[in-house]
Amino acid sequence: MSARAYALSDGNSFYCSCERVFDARLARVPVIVLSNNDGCAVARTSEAKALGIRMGEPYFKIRALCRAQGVRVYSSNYALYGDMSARVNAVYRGFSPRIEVYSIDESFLDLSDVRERDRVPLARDMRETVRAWTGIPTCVGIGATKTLAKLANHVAKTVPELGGVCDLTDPVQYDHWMARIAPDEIWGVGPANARKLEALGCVSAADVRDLDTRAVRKAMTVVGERLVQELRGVPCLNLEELAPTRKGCAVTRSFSDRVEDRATMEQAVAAHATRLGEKLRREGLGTDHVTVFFHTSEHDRDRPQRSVSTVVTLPEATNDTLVLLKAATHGVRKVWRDGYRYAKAGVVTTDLVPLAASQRALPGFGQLDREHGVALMAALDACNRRFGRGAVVPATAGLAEKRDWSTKFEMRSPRYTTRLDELPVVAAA
DNA sequence: TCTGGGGTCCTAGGACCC
DNA sequence: TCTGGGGTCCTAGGACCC
Repeated sequence: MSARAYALSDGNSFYCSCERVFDARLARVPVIVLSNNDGCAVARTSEAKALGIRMGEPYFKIRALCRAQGVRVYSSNYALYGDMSARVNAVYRGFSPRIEVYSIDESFLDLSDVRERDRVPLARDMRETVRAWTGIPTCVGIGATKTLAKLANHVAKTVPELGGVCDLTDPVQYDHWMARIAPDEIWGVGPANARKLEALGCVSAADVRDLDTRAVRKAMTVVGERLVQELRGVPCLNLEELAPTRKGCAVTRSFSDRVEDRATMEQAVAAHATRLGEKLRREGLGTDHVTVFFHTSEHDRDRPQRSVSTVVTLPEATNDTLVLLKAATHGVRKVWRDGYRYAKAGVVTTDLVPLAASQRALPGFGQLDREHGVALMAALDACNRRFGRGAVVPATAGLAEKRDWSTKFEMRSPRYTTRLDELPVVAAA
């Protein structure tokens, strides 16, 4: 029985790489992808990073730079990125049957059964296969724990001489890099914990690893203690092959233009509630209460600020769009006040339950017509799957009307892989 | 003009119970 | 001098992740 080994593989500048797969002109030029509403830069190629564009930088601040330097700018195309992510994971599964899909561009693989000397060759083979079959460049980090695999991945990404693979289960590599990685590069160390570690005298990951267990627990609770153990090679985090059922679900959006009237706010919140229903139904979950919130923007200096949220309780758990929508718009009416420029709104649920096993209300005490509702929602979902999201919407709350508040996606590329009418066209001479 | 969205986990403190 | 103790549940807030 050998010690554990995990690999963390991730796509380099993943969203940008997805765009590059379908447009050869993007090779070797700076590319960035923006967040919702074309707000901030959330993915940058190395060429864009070299121009000084930082992660999360608001686009309006760098627009002039982008124009001057010929940066190619894209809105987020989640349909494309989600589909490319599934393809990349399909390749990973061929290299290790035990995999945890950690995020849209990162997966952990269990390599415990792979001999030590075979791990790096396997990682190199996997990189080349993913590149050949999907077009996505990746980096692979290997370590005795998930935290060490993350750290190895960071090294693989930042040290070009390693060729995209770093193995910290190799004791020589482990000693070399642990002494050279700053504490704030460790997975789970954010700005607050970085300050605490600095106060404890840590300048490297090795220093963090060698901290006294009680001291780190005192300063950073069990989270810090777990982190130190993981750095020592003692696994505290398991591979989560099956995604645990989610506990909450939210749909929140900033408005493209500020909202000042109740009708528009109701329309926006109704749209969010509709989306929430879709998400819950896809996972068979339901909720018996919906929180509605909306607030102004702190960037609107010299304007009155307001932030409200209200919980609307339902008689029993549901994921029926019509019920959620009615509850959400009721919430808006309950706490609406004129005279503010609202910047963002959302609907949030917590305490989700599997709908099929949930407690029913008594007949006559608010019990919903579930049989009818389930059939109706199934028909609605089927239509929207076939004809595109929003093809069929409830006629209430103005959902079919023009939306002035909608999120901006002004530079979105075609949904090459998920929409027949947006397939790339190839011309042969 | 323009500043993302969606999660998880942990702790502290208050309310409440017997 | 002495003024119960121990438990659960809930919420808000902080921190972190991608």
